[in-house]
Amino acid sequence: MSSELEKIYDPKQVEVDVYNKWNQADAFGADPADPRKNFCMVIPPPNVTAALHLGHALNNTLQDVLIRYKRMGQYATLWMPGTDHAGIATQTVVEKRILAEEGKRRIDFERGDFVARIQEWKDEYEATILQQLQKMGCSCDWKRTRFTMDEVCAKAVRATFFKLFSDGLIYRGKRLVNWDPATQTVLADDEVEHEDVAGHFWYMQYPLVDAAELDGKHITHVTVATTRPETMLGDTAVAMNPRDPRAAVLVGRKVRLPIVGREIPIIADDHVVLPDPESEDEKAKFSTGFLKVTPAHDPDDYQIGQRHDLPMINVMAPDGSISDRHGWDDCNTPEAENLVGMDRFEARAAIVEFFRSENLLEDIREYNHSVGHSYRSHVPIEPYLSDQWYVAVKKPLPNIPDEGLIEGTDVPIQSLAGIALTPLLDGRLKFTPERYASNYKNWLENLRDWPISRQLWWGHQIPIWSKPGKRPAENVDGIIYREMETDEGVITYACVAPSHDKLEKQIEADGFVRDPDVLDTWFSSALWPFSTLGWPDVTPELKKFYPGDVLSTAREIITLWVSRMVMMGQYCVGDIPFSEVFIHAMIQDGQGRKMSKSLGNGVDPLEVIDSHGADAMRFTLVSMTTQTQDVRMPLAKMTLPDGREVNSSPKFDMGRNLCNKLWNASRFAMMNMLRCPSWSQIRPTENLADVWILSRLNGTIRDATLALESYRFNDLSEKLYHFLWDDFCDWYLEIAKARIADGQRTPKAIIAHCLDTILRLLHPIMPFITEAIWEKLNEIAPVRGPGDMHAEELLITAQWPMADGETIDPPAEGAFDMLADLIRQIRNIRVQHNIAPSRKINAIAEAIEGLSATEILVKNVETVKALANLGELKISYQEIPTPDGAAAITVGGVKVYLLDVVDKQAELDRLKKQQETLTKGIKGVESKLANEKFVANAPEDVVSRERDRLEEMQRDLAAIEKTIAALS
RNA sequence: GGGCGUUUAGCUCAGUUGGCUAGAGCGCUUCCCUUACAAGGAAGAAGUCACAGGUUCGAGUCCUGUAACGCCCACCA
Repeated sequence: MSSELEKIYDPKQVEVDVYNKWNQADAFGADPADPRKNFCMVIPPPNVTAALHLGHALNNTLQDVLIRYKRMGQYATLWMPGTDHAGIATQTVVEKRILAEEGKRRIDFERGDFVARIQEWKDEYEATILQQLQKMGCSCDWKRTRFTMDEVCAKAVRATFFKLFSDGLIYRGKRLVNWDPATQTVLADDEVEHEDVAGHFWYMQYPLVDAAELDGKHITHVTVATTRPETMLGDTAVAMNPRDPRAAVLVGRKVRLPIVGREIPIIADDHVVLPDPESEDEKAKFSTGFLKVTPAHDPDDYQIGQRHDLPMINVMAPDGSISDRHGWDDCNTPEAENLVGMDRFEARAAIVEFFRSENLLEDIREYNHSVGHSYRSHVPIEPYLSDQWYVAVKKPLPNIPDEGLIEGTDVPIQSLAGIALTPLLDGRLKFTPERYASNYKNWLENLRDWPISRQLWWGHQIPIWSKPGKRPAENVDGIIYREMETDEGVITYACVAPSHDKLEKQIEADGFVRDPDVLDTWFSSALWPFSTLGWPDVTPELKKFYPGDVLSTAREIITLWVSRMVMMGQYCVGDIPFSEVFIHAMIQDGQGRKMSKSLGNGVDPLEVIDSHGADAMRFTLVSMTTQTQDVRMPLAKMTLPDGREVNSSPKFDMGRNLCNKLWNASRFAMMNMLRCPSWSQIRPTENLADVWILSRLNGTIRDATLALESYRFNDLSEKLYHFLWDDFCDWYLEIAKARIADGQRTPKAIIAHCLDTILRLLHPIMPFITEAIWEKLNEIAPVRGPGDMHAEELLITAQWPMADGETIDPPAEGAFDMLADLIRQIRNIRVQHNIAPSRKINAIAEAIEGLSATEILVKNVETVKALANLGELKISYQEIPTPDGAAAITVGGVKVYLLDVVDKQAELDRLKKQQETLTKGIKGVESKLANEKFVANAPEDVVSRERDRLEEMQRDLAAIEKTIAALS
């Protein structure tokens, strides 16, 4: 590489070179033997379903900013990378693709072959994802890359499952799943599409077994309203609200279920909506006050069934037809037998017809409601009862003294839910922004047992084997047996510990069959913070880097993922996996819609990197990270140099422009590094611009560090942007140009030092460009700061700067602001009076002895001359008559006349406008100060600031009015 | 239904314990290819801080209510 920077910043080559350089230096590598304080983050493992989108780019940029900041803060850092197998989601995308491309369904494959096909997909996308992360500049320790289904993670899954099983926290229970009768598969909730359907409410009468007297009326039946008459075959109760006036008489009685003849109780349950024909509430409007309860075919009814210990009668076969072979054992009447084998919709019609013919159909009303449909077959899904494995989350942990309940909840302190909740309550776990803590808390407080089995092929197969009959008599190390009473009699379940392949073979030879189901994908992600470190083995990594520090993620998985990581970290390792959770905003498109493939409004990070560069993308993303929950990214089509038309956003221009600015400022700086003095040779300097820029520099270090520590990312980017662009480039470098031309060497050293610090401060956000410039700067000015030390070779591991409070100088900043104000006003006059930019004009200042403005001006005549393009700037301590053709400026009580600018009218207009503004301002402040209560109640510094302001405005106004008088 | 967020310049957004003469980037207007940068420089214009009340010496900021938009969760006999 040459030692001069190219004229235009080209991210492409720089990004590749710099990334290679970091890799060669193993700059991302984490060393468990590193004695320094540790800082660890785990990446939220992206799903291997698809390539990364802009939301990933955002989250991973933020994590990279944090890890780079900590790395420069000289922590022993680890950022653990990896991907998630994402059970249902991945299996579904692969199934879809195979169906579309080959017309084959999953059941056309052997399990192993199908899993191999998913594995291929996973390999492809995992590679893509990791490459994307690297292109973005992520500084993960890649050699530690994990996958939630790799051997290391699988061992942790097995160990956790075994521990839970041993502790009696895993049990077999019934659960209603979303069943697709057409494809005969289970669907996840998000695979169910809700469609509005024009349906009916059928009002059906159920005769009372014994007639009742109610308000003097003879009652022979109750009327239930239902949208699904066919499920009545499985009814096991009729429920009514206990507050219903009729409840006192009717609850406890029985009705005889038509068709089936089953006697079922009338029970009281709060869930039932009281009837109210006038109500806005649809349910109340249609309700009769009596609800048929079918626990096996409706989620709500299932809950009611649980509460009242009702039998669950499944009346359907997996294909959705009426069946007496799946749990319905009182199908004895001819009417009922007649229905067996009918499709559920045929049965609906037949049942309605039966009620009609028996005069039991009281009414039919039209009703539009939403019905869940399978996203695959588009038929209505059937809530279907099945056996599943559960984790008991509120059961007290065994072998631990009972500590009671968490206050105000039914959560035992020593339960899985409890140990996830306590760290939040005692302050060990913190959310930023804080409001998200309540999400976490509410969810855990109302947590229900966690169903962990999934009827899928892609995932961790459940390590349980079963066999009908009683358990073997003798205990075997590595196996836990448990007998359970089921519909089919006693079954023995055996859970096998990890790394006992022999045992597995043995029990299989003995007739035990492994459960075909796999674990919920969140089961393995819950272990991510420690499975990746080798747990259950006590590895050096686990000892050094667990517990970790920060988790950065999106709000939608606070419950599913974050809470479970805390729960499992506490349960398995005995500590929380991180102490801070940062929740970032969701990126939406310009219309506030979620970015998605189907809407075609997604932005591909790699395309942004192609068009703007990775640093530019990162800077823009960081600057958009405010504490709000959504952030909009207006989209624009863009054509890349290679002709691709891609989605992009003008927002990225900001980042790109800043890169360019930094690049060029660095070029300029380095062009002027010849004979650059060392730091000790130039300090202290008394030049106002020097003092000012060093004050601003240190203020910026302080602000940037604070912003990082408090996750105020937009603040961080804004402060750095402002310092680099406005303070350093627009002001300091412009002033330095003239001074350097004048032979001064001090600005060179200050430029070198500022650039050094700017690179350090910007590095976490824009790692590539800063590292590239750093290399050049090291060649040209290796010594450039306090202590006259050689700068570190690599920026990525260089020291994060410390703010020097002594250098922060508010009076100097005030003085400089005044000077800048004067310069701006002169430039303004030049524009308003149409003075050619090249024309130098002369000026004379009417200074007043003792005024601070006078002193500032006198000391900085050369600066003003250079930046305002003045020929001469004379200082007069005597009052001077307003010169003919002059324009006047007043700043801090000092009047400056710009000579021979002629245009009298323009000058009068300008002055009158200023007069107006000042008069208004003075009036405002005067009335404020005239208010006794203000003077009495406001803090002293606020009052005195107002007084100073008034005085200054009055002085300036007087001067302006004098000039106006002289001109007119 | 429960929880939460947003509403500030034409657009996208800042504005941390009330002190604001309300800021930034883009866009807009005028001038400038000045030897770091036209992806640039200089100077500007642009806002009843959604609405209505209240607290306060003082409200974009705190409280109450209203409206619109949006997100998450649950549910829909």
